[in-house]
Amino acid sequence: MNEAPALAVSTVIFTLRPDSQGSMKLALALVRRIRKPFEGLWALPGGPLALNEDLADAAARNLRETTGLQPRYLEQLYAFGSLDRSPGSNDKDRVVSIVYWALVGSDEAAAAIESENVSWFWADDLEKLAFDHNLILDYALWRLRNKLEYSRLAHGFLGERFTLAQLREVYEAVLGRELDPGNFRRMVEANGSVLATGERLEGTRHRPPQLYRYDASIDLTDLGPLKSSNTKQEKKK
Amino acid sequence: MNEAPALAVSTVIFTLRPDSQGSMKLALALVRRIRKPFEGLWALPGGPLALNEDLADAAARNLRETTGLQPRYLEQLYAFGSLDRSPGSNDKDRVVSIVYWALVGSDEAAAAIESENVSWFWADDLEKLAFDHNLILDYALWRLRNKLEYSRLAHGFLGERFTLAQLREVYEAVLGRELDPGNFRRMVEANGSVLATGERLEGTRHRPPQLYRYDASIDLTDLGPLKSSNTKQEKKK
DNA sequence: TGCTCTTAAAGTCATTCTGACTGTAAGATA
DNA sequence: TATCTTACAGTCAGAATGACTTTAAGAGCA
Repeated sequence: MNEAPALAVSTVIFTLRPDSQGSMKLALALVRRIRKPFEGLWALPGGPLALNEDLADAAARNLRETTGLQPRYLEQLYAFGSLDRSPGSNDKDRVVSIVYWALVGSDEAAAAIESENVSWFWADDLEKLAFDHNLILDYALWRLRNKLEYSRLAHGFLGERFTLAQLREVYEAVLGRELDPGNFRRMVEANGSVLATGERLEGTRHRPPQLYRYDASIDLTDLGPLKSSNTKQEKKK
Repeated sequence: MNEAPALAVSTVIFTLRPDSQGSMKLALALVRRIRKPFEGLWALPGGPLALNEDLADAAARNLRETTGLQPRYLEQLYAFGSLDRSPGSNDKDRVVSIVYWALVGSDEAAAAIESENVSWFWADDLEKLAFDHNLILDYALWRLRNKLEYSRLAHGFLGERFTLAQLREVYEAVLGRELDPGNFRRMVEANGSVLATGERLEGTRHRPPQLYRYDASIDLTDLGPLKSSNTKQEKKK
Protein backbone atom coordinates (compact mmCIF):
# COMPACT_ATOMS: atom_id res chain seq x y z
CA MET A 1 0.00 0.00 0.00
CA ASN A 2 1.56 3.21 -1.15
CA GLU A 3 0.59 5.92 1.30
CA ALA A 4 3.00 8.61 0.16
CA PRO A 5 2.48 11.19 -2.57
CA ALA A 6 4.31 10.39 -5.78
CA LEU A 7 7.50 12.27 -6.55
CA ALA A 8 8.26 13.72 -9.96
CA VAL A 9 10.92 15.99 -11.41
CA SER A 10 10.09 18.55 -14.09
CA THR A 11 12.35 20.96 -15.92
CA VAL A 12 11.89 24.44 -17.30
CA ILE A 13 14.12 24.68 -20.37
CA PHE A 14 15.10 28.21 -21.34
CA THR A 15 16.96 29.35 -24.39
CA LEU A 16 17.20 32.40 -26.62
CA ARG A 17 15.85 32.24 -30.16
CA PRO A 18 15.69 34.86 -32.88
CA ASP A 19 12.21 36.16 -33.61
CA SER A 20 10.89 37.11 -37.04
CA GLN A 21 12.85 40.37 -36.93
CA GLY A 22 16.02 38.53 -36.02
CA SER A 23 16.34 39.84 -32.46
CA MET A 24 16.80 37.36 -29.65
CA LYS A 25 13.85 36.53 -27.43
CA LEU A 26 13.51 34.25 -24.45
CA ALA A 27 11.91 30.90 -25.28
CA LEU A 28 11.16 27.68 -23.46
CA ALA A 29 10.48 24.08 -24.42
CA LEU A 30 7.12 22.43 -23.73
CA VAL A 31 5.68 19.03 -24.51
CA ARG A 32 2.12 18.22 -25.45
CA ARG A 33 0.24 15.93 -23.09
CA ILE A 34 -0.98 12.77 -24.75
CA ARG A 35 -2.84 11.45 -21.70
CA LYS A 36 -5.44 12.65 -19.29
CA PRO A 37 -5.65 14.85 -17.41
CA PHE A 38 -5.14 17.93 -19.57
CA GLU A 39 -4.76 15.80 -22.69
CA GLY A 40 -3.77 17.97 -25.63
CA LEU A 41 -2.51 20.88 -23.54
CA TRP A 42 1.15 21.84 -23.37
CA ALA A 43 3.14 21.12 -20.23
CA LEU A 44 6.62 21.09 -18.74
CA PRO A 45 8.70 18.03 -19.55
CA GLY A 46 9.04 15.78 -16.55
CA GLY A 47 8.49 12.39 -15.06
CA PRO A 48 8.98 10.21 -12.02
CA LEU A 49 12.24 10.16 -10.16
CA ALA A 50 14.11 6.88 -10.35
CA LEU A 51 15.10 5.27 -7.09
CA ASN A 52 18.82 5.62 -7.69
CA GLU A 53 18.78 8.88 -9.56
CA ASP A 54 19.91 12.23 -8.26
CA LEU A 55 17.40 15.07 -8.54
CA ALA A 56 19.59 17.15 -10.84
CA ASP A 57 20.32 14.09 -12.96
CA ALA A 58 16.60 13.51 -13.40
CA ALA A 59 16.20 17.11 -14.53
CA ALA A 60 19.06 16.72 -17.00
CA ARG A 61 17.42 13.55 -18.26
CA ASN A 62 14.16 15.45 -18.85
CA LEU A 63 16.13 17.93 -20.86
CA ARG A 64 17.95 15.30 -22.88
CA GLU A 65 14.89 13.19 -23.57
CA THR A 66 12.85 16.22 -24.61
CA THR A 67 15.30 18.21 -26.70
CA GLY A 68 18.37 16.00 -27.10
CA LEU A 69 20.45 18.74 -25.45
CA GLN A 70 22.75 19.15 -22.47
CA PRO A 71 22.22 21.92 -19.93
CA ARG A 72 24.65 24.81 -19.77
CA TYR A 73 23.20 25.69 -16.42
CA LEU A 74 20.89 23.75 -14.14
CA GLU A 75 19.39 24.81 -10.83
CA GLN A 76 16.57 23.72 -8.62
CA LEU A 77 13.60 26.06 -8.74
CA TYR A 78 11.02 24.92 -6.22
CA ALA A 79 9.00 21.94 -5.03
CA PHE A 80 5.33 22.22 -5.90
CA GLY A 81 3.01 20.09 -3.85
CA SER A 82 -0.39 21.72 -3.39
CA LEU A 83 -3.27 19.33 -2.94
CA ASP A 84 -5.18 20.88 -5.83
CA ARG A 85 -2.50 20.76 -8.50
CA SER A 86 -4.52 18.27 -10.52
CA PRO A 87 -8.15 19.29 -10.13
CA GLY A 88 -10.66 16.51 -9.63
CA SER A 89 -8.09 13.96 -8.68
CA ASN A 90 -8.19 12.22 -5.36
CA ASP A 91 -5.31 11.88 -2.93
CA LYS A 92 -4.04 8.72 -4.56
CA ASP A 93 -3.06 10.62 -7.68
CA ARG A 94 -1.25 13.31 -5.77
CA VAL A 95 2.13 14.27 -7.19
CA VAL A 96 4.80 16.46 -5.65
CA SER A 97 6.94 17.94 -8.42
CA ILE A 98 10.45 19.15 -7.81
CA VAL A 99 11.08 21.59 -10.61
CA TYR A 100 14.48 22.52 -12.03
CA TRP A 101 15.28 25.17 -14.56
CA ALA A 102 17.93 24.87 -17.22
CA LEU A 103 19.63 27.10 -19.76
CA VAL A 104 20.73 25.83 -23.14
CA GLY A 105 22.87 27.69 -25.63
CA SER A 106 20.97 29.38 -28.42
CA ASP A 107 23.15 27.76 -31.06
CA GLU A 108 22.49 24.29 -29.69
CA ALA A 109 18.80 25.06 -29.25
CA ALA A 110 18.47 25.69 -32.98
CA ALA A 111 19.40 22.04 -33.52
CA ALA A 112 17.07 20.71 -30.84
CA ILE A 113 14.46 18.08 -31.42
CA GLU A 114 11.14 19.54 -32.44
CA SER A 115 8.01 17.64 -33.32
CA GLU A 116 4.27 17.84 -33.15
CA ASN A 117 4.52 17.21 -29.43
CA VAL A 118 7.71 19.10 -28.54
CA SER A 119 8.04 22.76 -29.36
CA TRP A 120 9.51 26.11 -28.32
CA PHE A 121 7.27 28.88 -27.00
CA TRP A 122 7.98 32.54 -26.36
CA ALA A 123 8.29 33.05 -22.63
CA ASP A 124 6.30 36.29 -22.60
CA ASP A 125 3.28 34.96 -24.44
CA LEU A 126 2.09 31.66 -23.02
CA GLU A 127 -1.25 30.00 -23.46
CA LYS A 128 -3.05 28.06 -20.75
CA LEU A 129 -0.93 25.09 -19.80
CA ALA A 130 -1.62 21.82 -17.99
CA PHE A 131 -1.69 21.59 -14.19
CA ASP A 132 -0.16 24.56 -12.33
CA HIS A 133 2.50 24.99 -14.97
CA ASN A 134 1.62 28.60 -15.71
CA LEU A 135 2.39 29.45 -12.10
CA ILE A 136 5.59 27.45 -12.24
CA LEU A 137 6.71 29.32 -15.34
CA ASP A 138 5.82 32.70 -13.85
CA TYR A 139 8.07 31.87 -10.95
CA ALA A 140 10.86 30.46 -13.11
CA LEU A 141 10.83 33.60 -15.22
CA TRP A 142 10.92 35.77 -12.12
CA ARG A 143 13.89 33.84 -10.73
CA LEU A 144 15.76 33.96 -14.01
CA ARG A 145 15.34 37.72 -14.27
CA ASN A 146 16.32 38.35 -10.68
CA LYS A 147 19.30 36.09 -10.78
CA LEU A 148 20.69 37.51 -13.98
CA GLU A 149 21.76 40.64 -12.14
CA TYR A 150 24.05 39.08 -9.60
CA SER A 151 25.38 36.00 -11.34
CA ARG A 152 27.01 34.69 -14.42
CA LEU A 153 23.80 33.30 -15.85
CA ALA A 154 24.11 34.90 -19.26
CA HIS A 155 26.98 32.54 -19.94
CA GLY A 156 24.41 29.76 -20.24
CA PHE A 157 23.12 31.25 -23.46
CA LEU A 158 26.42 32.24 -25.02
CA GLY A 159 29.48 30.53 -26.44
CA GLU A 160 32.94 30.61 -24.89
CA ARG A 161 33.79 33.97 -26.46
CA PHE A 162 31.36 36.79 -26.97
CA THR A 163 31.20 40.52 -27.53
CA LEU A 164 29.73 42.87 -24.99
CA ALA A 165 26.94 43.57 -27.46
CA GLN A 166 26.06 39.88 -27.51
CA LEU A 167 26.13 39.78 -23.73
CA ARG A 168 23.91 42.82 -23.61
CA GLU A 169 21.53 41.22 -26.07
CA VAL A 170 21.11 38.31 -23.65
CA TYR A 171 20.32 40.69 -20.81
CA GLU A 172 17.87 42.61 -22.95
CA ALA A 173 16.10 39.46 -24.08
CA VAL A 174 15.79 38.09 -20.55
CA LEU A 175 14.83 41.35 -18.91
CA GLY A 176 12.60 42.38 -21.78
CA ARG A 177 13.90 45.93 -22.04
CA GLU A 178 16.72 47.80 -23.70
CA LEU A 179 19.89 48.70 -21.82
CA ASP A 180 22.23 51.59 -22.47
CA PRO A 181 25.34 50.19 -24.18
CA GLY A 182 27.74 52.52 -22.42
CA ASN A 183 26.37 51.94 -18.96
CA PHE A 184 26.17 48.20 -19.60
CA ARG A 185 29.84 48.13 -20.55
CA ARG A 186 30.77 50.07 -17.45
CA MET A 187 28.74 47.73 -15.22
CA VAL A 188 30.21 44.58 -16.71
CA GLU A 189 33.77 45.86 -16.58
CA ALA A 190 33.34 47.05 -13.01
CA ASN A 191 32.14 43.73 -11.66
CA GLY A 192 35.14 42.06 -13.20
CA SER A 193 33.60 38.74 -14.16
CA VAL A 194 34.57 38.97 -17.82
CA LEU A 195 38.02 39.27 -19.38
CA ALA A 196 39.02 40.73 -22.70
CA THR A 197 40.69 38.11 -24.89
CA GLY A 198 42.52 40.56 -27.12
CA GLU A 199 40.84 39.09 -30.16
CA ARG A 200 38.22 40.90 -32.15
CA LEU A 201 35.16 39.78 -34.03
CA GLU A 202 35.87 40.62 -37.68
CA GLY A 203 33.50 40.86 -40.60
CA THR A 204 30.88 43.08 -39.05
CA ARG A 205 29.46 46.07 -40.88
CA HIS A 206 31.18 48.37 -38.38
CA ARG A 207 34.14 48.76 -36.08
CA PRO A 208 35.22 45.28 -34.92
CA PRO A 209 34.31 44.65 -31.29
CA GLN A 210 36.56 42.93 -28.80
CA LEU A 211 35.81 39.35 -27.76
CA TYR A 212 35.46 38.60 -24.05
CA ARG A 213 35.25 35.46 -21.99
CA TYR A 214 34.04 34.75 -18.48
CA ASP A 215 36.64 34.72 -15.73
CA ALA A 216 36.26 31.30 -14.16
CA SER A 217 38.36 32.30 -11.18
CA ILE A 218 35.80 34.79 -9.96
CA ASP A 219 33.41 33.19 -7.54
CA LEU A 220 29.89 34.49 -7.75
CA THR A 221 28.10 33.10 -4.76
CA ASP A 222 25.01 32.09 -6.63
CA LEU A 223 23.75 29.43 -4.33
CA GLY A 224 25.79 30.12 -1.24
CA PRO A 225 26.72 26.90 0.49
CA LEU A 226 25.03 24.80 -2.17
CA LYS A 227 27.07 26.10 -5.02
CA SER A 228 28.71 22.88 -6.10
CA SER A 229 27.31 20.21 -3.86
CA ASN A 230 23.98 20.03 -5.57
CA THR A 231 24.69 21.16 -9.08
CA LYS A 232 27.78 19.21 -9.92
CA GLN A 233 28.30 20.94 -13.21
CA GLU A 234 31.98 20.33 -13.64
CA LYS A 235 32.04 16.69 -12.63
CA LYS A 236 29.27 15.95 -15.01
CA LYS A 237 30.98 16.29 -18.35
CA MET B 1 6.72 -2.77 -5.07
CA ASN B 2 7.48 0.70 -3.87
CA GLU B 3 9.92 2.02 -6.44
CA ALA B 4 9.89 5.69 -5.53
CA PRO B 5 12.10 7.46 -3.00
CA ALA B 6 10.32 8.38 0.21
CA LEU B 7 9.25 11.97 0.70
CA ALA B 8 9.77 13.85 3.95
CA VAL B 9 9.37 17.44 5.09
CA SER B 10 11.81 19.02 7.55
CA THR B 11 11.81 22.47 9.09
CA VAL B 12 14.54 24.85 10.17
CA ILE B 13 13.15 26.80 13.11
CA PHE B 14 14.83 30.15 13.73
CA THR B 15 14.33 32.52 16.60
CA LEU B 16 16.26 35.13 18.53
CA ARG B 17 17.26 34.45 22.12
CA PRO B 18 19.22 36.52 24.61
CA ASP B 19 22.69 35.21 25.34
CA SER B 20 24.41 35.35 28.72
CA GLN B 21 25.14 39.07 28.24
CA GLY B 22 21.54 39.75 27.35
CA SER B 23 22.06 40.59 23.70
CA MET B 24 19.96 38.81 21.12
CA LYS B 25 21.52 36.01 19.10
CA LEU B 26 20.16 33.82 16.35
CA ALA B 27 19.12 30.35 17.53
CA LEU B 28 17.46 27.31 16.03
CA ALA B 29 15.59 24.29 17.33
CA LEU B 30 16.93 20.77 16.92
CA VAL B 31 15.75 17.37 18.06
CA ARG B 32 17.86 14.44 19.20
CA ARG B 33 17.64 11.30 17.10
CA ILE B 34 16.47 8.29 19.06
CA ARG B 35 16.85 5.81 16.21
CA LYS B 36 19.51 4.73 13.80
CA PRO B 37 21.08 6.04 11.73
CA PHE B 38 22.86 8.85 13.61
CA GLU B 39 21.24 7.81 16.89
CA GLY B 40 22.04 10.37 19.59
CA LEU B 41 23.02 13.14 17.20
CA TRP B 42 20.95 16.29 16.82
CA ALA B 43 18.89 16.82 13.69
CA LEU B 44 16.23 18.98 12.10
CA PRO B 45 12.67 18.19 13.09
CA GLY B 46 10.81 16.49 10.29
CA GLY B 47 8.88 13.49 9.13
CA PRO B 48 6.98 11.91 6.28
CA LEU B 49 4.45 13.91 4.30
CA ALA B 50 0.88 12.76 4.73
CA LEU B 51 -1.05 11.94 1.60
CA ASN B 52 -3.56 14.74 2.02
CA GLU B 53 -1.26 17.29 3.59
CA ASP B 54 0.09 20.40 1.96
CA LEU B 55 3.87 20.84 2.08
CA ALA B 56 3.74 24.04 4.11
CA ASP B 57 1.20 22.48 6.46
CA ALA B 58 3.57 19.62 7.10
CA ALA B 59 6.33 22.10 7.91
CA ALA B 60 4.05 23.96 10.30
CA ARG B 61 3.17 20.63 11.89
CA ASN B 62 6.88 19.90 12.43
CA LEU B 63 7.15 23.22 14.15
CA ARG B 64 4.11 22.69 16.31
CA GLU B 65 4.98 19.15 17.32
CA THR B 66 8.55 20.11 18.16
CA THR B 67 8.14 23.40 19.97
CA GLY B 68 4.41 23.90 20.42
CA LEU B 69 4.66 27.15 18.49
CA GLN B 70 3.13 28.71 15.40
CA PRO B 71 5.31 30.14 12.63
CA ARG B 72 5.44 33.90 12.13
CA TYR B 73 6.98 33.27 8.77
CA LEU B 74 7.32 30.09 6.74
CA GLU B 75 9.02 29.56 3.42
CA GLN B 76 10.29 26.65 1.42
CA LEU B 77 14.07 26.41 1.43
CA TYR B 78 15.13 23.61 -0.88
CA ALA B 79 14.57 19.97 -1.73
CA PHE B 80 17.51 17.79 -0.75
CA GLY B 81 17.72 14.48 -2.53
CA SER B 82 21.32 13.37 -3.04
CA LEU B 83 21.85 9.65 -3.16
CA ASP B 84 24.41 9.78 -0.38
CA ARG B 85 22.43 11.70 2.22
CA SER B 86 22.31 8.70 4.52
CA PRO B 87 25.69 6.99 4.18
CA GLY B 88 25.67 3.23 4.06
CA SER B 89 22.02 2.95 3.23
CA ASN B 90 20.83 1.34 0.05
CA ASP B 91 18.38 2.80 -2.44
CA LYS B 92 15.36 1.45 -0.61
CA ASP B 93 16.01 3.76 2.31
CA ARG B 94 16.40 6.80 0.12
CA VAL B 95 14.59 9.90 1.34
CA VAL B 96 14.03 13.17 -0.49
CA SER B 97 13.54 15.94 2.07
CA ILE B 98 11.72 19.12 1.24
CA VAL B 99 13.01 21.60 3.79
CA TYR B 100 11.15 24.68 5.00
CA TRP B 101 12.42 27.42 7.26
CA ALA B 102 10.37 29.21 9.83
CA LEU B 103 10.69 32.22 12.09
CA VAL B 104 9.13 32.34 15.53
CA GLY B 105 8.86 35.38 17.76
CA SER B 106 11.50 35.62 20.44
CA ASP B 107 8.88 36.15 23.14
CA GLU B 108 7.00 33.01 22.14
CA ALA B 109 10.22 31.06 21.77
CA ALA B 110 11.00 31.66 25.42
CA ALA B 111 7.90 29.61 26.26
CA ALA B 112 8.63 26.82 23.81
CA ILE B 113 8.82 23.19 24.72
CA GLU B 114 12.29 22.11 25.72
CA SER B 115 13.37 18.70 26.87
CA GLU B 116 16.27 16.34 26.80
CA ASN B 117 15.52 15.70 23.16
CA VAL B 118 14.42 19.13 22.00
CA SER B 119 16.66 22.12 22.44
CA TRP B 120 17.78 25.48 21.07
CA PHE B 121 21.26 25.92 19.59
CA TRP B 122 23.16 29.03 18.61
CA ALA B 123 23.15 29.28 14.85
CA ASP B 124 26.78 30.32 14.59
CA ASP B 125 28.20 27.48 16.65
CA LEU B 126 26.85 24.13 15.58
CA GLU B 127 28.22 20.70 16.28
CA LYS B 128 28.15 17.82 13.81
CA LEU B 129 24.54 16.96 13.05
CA ALA B 130 22.80 13.93 11.57
CA PHE B 131 22.57 13.35 7.81
CA ASP B 132 23.36 16.40 5.65
CA HIS B 133 21.77 18.74 8.15
CA ASN B 134 24.88 20.89 8.59
CA LEU B 135 24.76 21.69 4.89
CA ILE B 136 21.05 22.39 5.09
CA LEU B 137 21.58 24.81 7.96
CA ASP B 138 24.45 26.55 6.21
CA TYR B 139 22.14 27.17 3.32
CA ALA B 140 19.20 28.21 5.50
CA LEU B 141 21.41 30.70 7.28
CA TRP B 142 22.68 32.07 4.02
CA ARG B 143 19.15 32.50 2.71
CA LEU B 144 17.96 34.15 5.89
CA ARG B 145 20.79 36.66 5.82
CA ASN B 146 20.38 37.44 2.15
CA LYS B 147 16.66 37.78 2.35
CA LEU B 148 16.69 40.05 5.35
CA GLU B 149 17.91 42.91 3.20
CA TYR B 150 15.07 43.07 0.74
CA SER B 151 12.09 41.82 2.68
CA ARG B 152 10.09 42.22 5.81
CA LEU B 153 11.63 39.18 7.49
CA ALA B 154 12.58 40.90 10.72
CA HIS B 155 8.89 41.17 11.49
CA GLY B 156 8.93 37.43 12.14
CA PHE B 157 11.00 37.96 15.26
CA LEU B 158 9.25 41.04 16.60
CA GLY B 159 5.88 41.95 18.02
CA GLU B 160 3.31 44.16 16.34
CA ARG B 161 4.96 47.37 17.57
CA PHE B 162 8.68 47.89 17.92
CA THR B 163 11.29 50.60 18.13
CA LEU B 164 13.89 51.10 15.44
CA ALA B 165 16.51 50.01 17.95
CA GLN B 166 14.72 46.69 18.38
CA LEU B 167 14.47 46.30 14.63
CA ARG B 168 18.16 47.05 14.33
CA GLU B 169 18.94 44.51 17.03
CA VAL B 170 17.23 41.85 14.90
CA TYR B 171 19.31 42.82 11.89
CA GLU B 172 22.49 42.80 13.93
CA ALA B 173 21.73 39.39 15.42
CA VAL B 174 20.94 37.84 12.05
CA LEU B 175 23.78 39.44 10.14
CA GLY B 176 26.23 38.99 12.97
CA ARG B 177 27.63 42.53 12.87
CA GLU B 178 26.84 45.95 14.25
CA LEU B 179 25.03 48.54 12.18
CA ASP B 180 25.23 52.29 12.45
CA PRO B 181 22.04 53.50 14.19
CA GLY B 182 21.74 56.64 12.10
CA ASN B 183 22.27 54.97 8.77
CA PHE B 184 19.95 52.14 9.75
CA ARG B 185 17.21 54.62 10.56
CA ARG B 186 17.70 56.38 7.25
CA MET B 187 17.59 53.08 5.35
CA VAL B 188 14.43 51.87 7.05
CA GLU B 189 12.63 55.17 6.66
CA ALA B 190 13.63 55.43 3.01
CA ASN B 191 12.26 52.06 2.01
CA GLY B 192 8.96 52.97 3.57
CA SER B 193 7.91 49.58 4.88
CA VAL B 194 7.45 50.75 8.47
CA LEU B 195 5.14 53.42 9.83
CA ALA B 196 5.47 55.50 12.97
CA THR B 197 2.57 54.89 15.30
CA GLY B 198 2.89 58.18 17.20
CA GLU B 199 3.27 56.25 20.43
CA ARG B 200 6.50 56.07 22.36
CA LEU B 201 8.07 53.38 24.45
CA GLU B 202 8.20 54.84 27.97
CA GLY B 203 10.21 53.73 30.95
CA THR B 204 13.61 53.48 29.34
CA ARG B 205 16.66 55.00 30.95
CA HIS B 206 16.88 57.56 28.14
CA ARG B 207 14.85 59.55 25.64
CA PRO B 208 11.71 57.57 24.79
CA PRO B 209 11.88 56.09 21.30
CA GLN B 210 8.97 56.08 18.90
CA LEU B 211 7.09 52.84 18.25
CA TYR B 212 6.73 51.68 14.66
CA ARG B 213 4.72 49.01 12.91
CA TYR B 214 5.04 47.35 9.53
CA ASP B 215 3.00 48.80 6.71
CA ALA B 216 0.96 45.85 5.48
CA SER B 217 -0.06 47.72 2.33
CA ILE B 218 3.49 47.76 1.00
CA ASP B 219 4.09 44.78 -1.19
CA LEU B 220 7.59 43.40 -0.96
CA THR B 221 7.90 40.93 -3.78
CA ASP B 222 9.60 38.34 -1.69
CA LEU B 223 8.69 35.30 -3.65
CA GLY B 224 7.52 36.90 -6.84
CA PRO B 225 4.62 34.96 -8.31
CA LEU B 226 4.58 32.54 -5.39
CA LYS B 227 4.07 35.11 -2.72
CA SER B 228 0.69 33.94 -1.49
CA SER B 229 0.15 30.60 -3.17
CA ASN B 230 2.69 29.33 -0.71
CA THR B 231 0.38 29.52 2.23
CA LYS B 232 -3.08 28.99 0.96
CA GLN B 233 -4.92 30.93 -1.66
CA GLU B 234 -4.37 30.39 -5.35
CA LYS B 235 -4.67 33.69 -7.14
CA LYS B 236 -3.99 33.92 -10.85
CA LYS B 237 -2.75 37.16 -12.23
C1' DT C 1 18.38 71.85 41.15
C1' DG C 2 21.84 70.78 38.37
C1' DC C 3 24.97 67.32 36.49
C1' DT C 4 25.74 63.09 34.06
C1' DC C 5 24.55 59.05 31.44
C1' DT C 6 22.25 57.02 27.67
C1' DT C 7 19.90 56.58 23.51
C1' DA C 8 16.77 59.14 19.98
C1' DA C 9 16.71 61.63 16.11
C1' DA C 10 18.37 64.91 12.75
C1' DG C 11 21.91 66.35 9.93
C1' DT C 12 26.75 66.71 7.49
C1' DC C 13 30.25 65.21 4.29
C1' DA C 14 32.79 62.59 1.04
C1' DT C 15 32.61 58.69 -1.83
C1' DT C 16 30.46 55.58 -4.87
C1' DC C 17 26.78 54.18 -7.90
C1' DT C 18 23.43 55.03 -11.60
C1' DG C 19 21.04 56.73 -15.61
C1' DA C 20 21.20 59.89 -19.38
C1' DC C 21 23.93 61.65 -22.55
C1' DT C 22 28.07 63.34 -25.74
C1' DG C 23 32.11 62.69 -28.55
C1' DT C 24 35.42 60.18 -31.13
C1' DA C 25 37.19 55.69 -33.42
C1' DA C 26 37.14 52.11 -36.80
C1' DG C 27 35.49 49.52 -39.75
C1' DA C 28 31.93 48.47 -44.05
C1' DT C 29 29.20 50.17 -47.82
C1' DA C 30 27.33 53.19 -51.45
C1' DT D 1 34.79 60.36 -50.48
C1' DA D 2 30.65 60.49 -47.83
C1' DT D 3 27.78 57.99 -44.95
C1' DC D 4 26.20 54.41 -41.86
C1' DT D 5 26.78 51.66 -37.90
C1' DT D 6 28.51 50.15 -33.76
C1' DA D 7 32.74 50.34 -30.44
C1' DC D 8 34.48 52.61 -26.82
C1' DA D 9 35.74 56.59 -23.85
C1' DG D 10 34.13 60.14 -21.16
C1' DT D 11 30.92 63.77 -18.75
C1' DC D 12 27.37 65.23 -15.52
C1' DA D 13 23.75 65.31 -12.14
C1' DG D 14 21.25 62.95 -8.81
C1' DA D 15 20.80 58.87 -5.65
C1' DA D 16 22.65 55.82 -2.43
C1' DT D 17 26.10 54.68 1.12
C1' DG D 18 29.36 54.75 5.11
C1' DA D 19 31.48 57.47 8.68
C1' DC D 20 30.66 60.89 11.64
C1' DT D 21 28.67 65.19 14.43
C1' DT D 22 25.12 67.65 16.82
C1' DT D 23 21.14 68.30 19.48
C1' DA D 24 16.97 66.39 22.10
C1' DA D 25 14.73 64.04 25.80
C1' DG D 26 14.33 61.33 29.11
C1' DA D 27 16.24 58.72 33.86
C1' DG D 28 19.32 58.51 37.85
C1' DC D 29 21.98 60.64 41.21
C1' DA D 30 24.67 64.17 44.12
